[in-house]
Amino acid sequence: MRDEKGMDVTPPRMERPHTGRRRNEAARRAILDAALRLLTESDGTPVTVDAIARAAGVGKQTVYRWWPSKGAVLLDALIDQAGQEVPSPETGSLRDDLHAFITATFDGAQRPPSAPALRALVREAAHDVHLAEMMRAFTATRRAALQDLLARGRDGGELPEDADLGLIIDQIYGVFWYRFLLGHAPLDHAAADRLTDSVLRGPVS
Amino acid sequence: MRDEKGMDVTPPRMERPHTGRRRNEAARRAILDAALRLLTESDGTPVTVDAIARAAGVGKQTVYRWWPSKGAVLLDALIDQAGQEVPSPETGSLRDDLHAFITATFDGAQRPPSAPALRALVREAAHDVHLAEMMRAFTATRRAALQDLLARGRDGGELPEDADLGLIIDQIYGVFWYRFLLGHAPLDHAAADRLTDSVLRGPVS
DNA sequence: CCTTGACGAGACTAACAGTCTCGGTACAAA
DNA sequence: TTTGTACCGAGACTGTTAGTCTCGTCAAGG
Repeated sequence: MRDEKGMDVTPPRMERPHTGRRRNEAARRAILDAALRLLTESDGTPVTVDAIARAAGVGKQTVYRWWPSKGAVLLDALIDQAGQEVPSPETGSLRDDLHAFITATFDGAQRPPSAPALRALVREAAHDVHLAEMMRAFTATRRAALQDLLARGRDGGELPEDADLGLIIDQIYGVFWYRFLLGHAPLDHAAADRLTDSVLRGPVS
Repeated sequence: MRDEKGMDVTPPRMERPHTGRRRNEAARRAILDAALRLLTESDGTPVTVDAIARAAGVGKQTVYRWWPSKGAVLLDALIDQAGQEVPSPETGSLRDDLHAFITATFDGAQRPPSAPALRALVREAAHDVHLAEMMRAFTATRRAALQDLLARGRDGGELPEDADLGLIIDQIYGVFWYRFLLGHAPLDHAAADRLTDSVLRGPVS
């Protein structure tokens, strides 16, 4: 059994309320806070579970009792901090909705402490199948939101009937991740403006 | 001193030709071949240096005598196999040149044994600063080639004078890497067609 | 034939993920 | 109050891997 974040929240047993000591909420918070701090301060070297446990003043087993892997802790810490959803706006204009979506995406990833933590998380995901799958699921929900937004615009006649929405989505998230991970070009508001116009109208300025 | 691949080719000493036993060319080939084979057959688990050395019938120190890190061996093996350059075509039509470039890029990464090896290499680069820098340098040359192609088209009046070439490049390589690494959508010729038209003329079909 | 440096083999160190165990502690039911 | 259960911090332990070091050997030249 897993909650909306993919975390394990299976109760110890069905049909028996609970016996014994309860989960220490302070320890949970300390672990998430320590994980986020280490993720944020990571200078490229991987964040270790020992370091998280030590920084949280917690035994390593307490981490593994509540999370299935290191990646799960890191992802949970980042989601916890992100405050969740970027709302999908509905202004009635495809151009405005899309521009708001792209700007929010760029801003959300750009502002500290998200940026270094997210980069560190991607590095971890490269070697952690478990974490990679969780991130794939998380990003799929964002792609779906963008798909809805574009489909509304197409139905409203602001995009050709046979427009390739999947390609537009991949152009937007492709540019985002490519620039975010390589860091060779900015993800500022000017870039969001130009990307919005480019995917809707081509390279005309 | 490094050659065009970033490999260490520093001679042992200046001003002294060479004494002692020479480098075993057969061992070099065996290492590169073994590395490529393991990279190709990798099922997601990382390729280890011990495995490369064992498969090549070579001591591990022989690997580290000629390459600075595991990542360097893997990158060298892939470059060695790629046969190098995708030529930049010049048909006189921006659309045709760009389409050829994109198709060649998609095909080059797609056909085995490149695809699994390249994906494994990206995974390694996530934890290997040395390798990440080499890959950045390698991809920068491809971006530069694409930039030249687009600049020619712009100078020929096939793109607006103030078109954002950097954004077009990032849309192309962004879509490529995003789809290549996530694998949620194909990188076939149809996709190349649509991407070419999309970056040049917007979502009209 | 002697010096130099590459070679195969493999021991060794240092990290790190994840498991296991221990003595102790909170909580609730009996 | 007693007793059983599950969580707690601590840290030992296993297994894997990158990279280093050392050994005895082998080839190329002076």
